[in-house]
Amino acid sequence: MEIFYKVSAVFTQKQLEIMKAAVEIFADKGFDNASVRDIAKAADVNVAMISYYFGSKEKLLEAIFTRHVLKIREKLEEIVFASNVAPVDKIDLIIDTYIDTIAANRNFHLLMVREQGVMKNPVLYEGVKSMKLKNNALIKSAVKAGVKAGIFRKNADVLFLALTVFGTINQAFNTRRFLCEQHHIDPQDDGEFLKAIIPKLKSHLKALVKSYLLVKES
Amino acid sequence: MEIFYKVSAVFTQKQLEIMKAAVEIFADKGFDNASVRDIAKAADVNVAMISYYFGSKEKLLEAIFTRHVLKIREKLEEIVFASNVAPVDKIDLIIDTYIDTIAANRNFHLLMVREQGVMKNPVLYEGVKSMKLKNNALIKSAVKAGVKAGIFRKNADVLFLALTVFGTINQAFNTRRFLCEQHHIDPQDDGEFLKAIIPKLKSHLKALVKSYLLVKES
DNA sequence: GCAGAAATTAAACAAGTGTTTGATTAATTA
DNA sequence: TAATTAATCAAACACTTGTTTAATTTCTGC
Repeated sequence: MEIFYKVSAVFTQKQLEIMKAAVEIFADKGFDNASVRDIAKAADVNVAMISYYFGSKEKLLEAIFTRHVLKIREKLEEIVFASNVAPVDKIDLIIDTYIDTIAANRNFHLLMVREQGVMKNPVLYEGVKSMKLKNNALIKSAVKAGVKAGIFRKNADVLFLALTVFGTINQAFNTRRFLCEQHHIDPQDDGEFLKAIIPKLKSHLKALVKSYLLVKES
Repeated sequence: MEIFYKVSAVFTQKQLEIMKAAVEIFADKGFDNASVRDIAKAADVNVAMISYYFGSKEKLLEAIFTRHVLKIREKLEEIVFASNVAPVDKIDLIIDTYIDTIAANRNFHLLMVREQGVMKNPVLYEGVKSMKLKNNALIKSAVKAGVKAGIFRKNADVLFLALTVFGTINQAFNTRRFLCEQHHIDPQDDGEFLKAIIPKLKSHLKALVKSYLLVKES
């Protein structure tokens, strides 16, 4: 049984501008350490506009989560409808889509990873949970198809496999500075980071997951 | 060339008590959202004692990092001195030691994972970095031994393999609540979580890493 | 038991927080 | 164009924050 987080969420242009500035500052400083005055300045609006448009700083965060969870879930739907691909290619497709989607929303993702450990707000928690359930279901169906085709191992722990996929991706984005240093890349240069790390991350994860899933022929 | 974070760090009993209370509250609420009054109350001391003993809230955090980084690095040294074990068993040993050490320091670890994405304090960053370098060197030497013995693949990307190992472990502890729900465990029950999740996490990670490293015999 | 140091305390401090107010301007509608 | 609604603003609000002060208690060495 699936849980849908929020059916619709319509935002005005101004709200979207504030949300865009906010997600950047939240990702940079963390939610608690980012002041509404910081956000207002970055979005070039008066401080009062945040309460005016969203009700509170907390509700602004909720709005950001609502929007991104919906956006990302939509993106994931594409995978579901890619039906007639071989199980091995589906694994590749899933990993590519995940990494590209997370890279495209990396500020939000950073914020989410950071906050999920201490999340007490039920709106945020349920939003993230719905995403995770979707992710797990997606990976499970791909693994099942491979098992049915007789090429994937039967005893794979899908829940922990998902843990590894997202854990690896999260770790890559969360320890970006360290990763850049090890690759002699300027941590500030966003384009350079994506160009150098993303392909490596993709091929590593694909090789790892497939060497785990594919049954050994002796 | 190795970088040592701090040579010595001696703390009084009172300081240790405050640090113990602080690490729990930091892990629960996050550093920014935890007030010195919260910590003082939990440690059953006056608020002023935090400044008196540590200088500031920030320096208290530094003290916590210093202490734990040293503690964990000591634990990792044990692996280095376990020389005459087979490469495959060394991988198992590394994974077991990592998970046990992180589980034993899970509050600190939660705090570290949460803060590392937005870390600007050089003392904290360098501490974490020294740990990561140690970890990577450890995994690298284990993989190299396996390659030399002709049982591990030559083209393994050790940096990304380490990313996966720690990413998976971090994800397990950071999404503890979700993981507990999926396993029908009470998230509050610490003992139950460790008993149910840790063994699964260990065996999953071992199976995963080894199926990746071991060369396929066709 | 007394002098000096260390530890502890309640209170005060200045700075920053999220939010609200009430007035002013801009946009929309009739 | 006049009336009504929406948007914007600077200022004020109440509150919490980390830190310091200055007085007091507790401990320590002689």
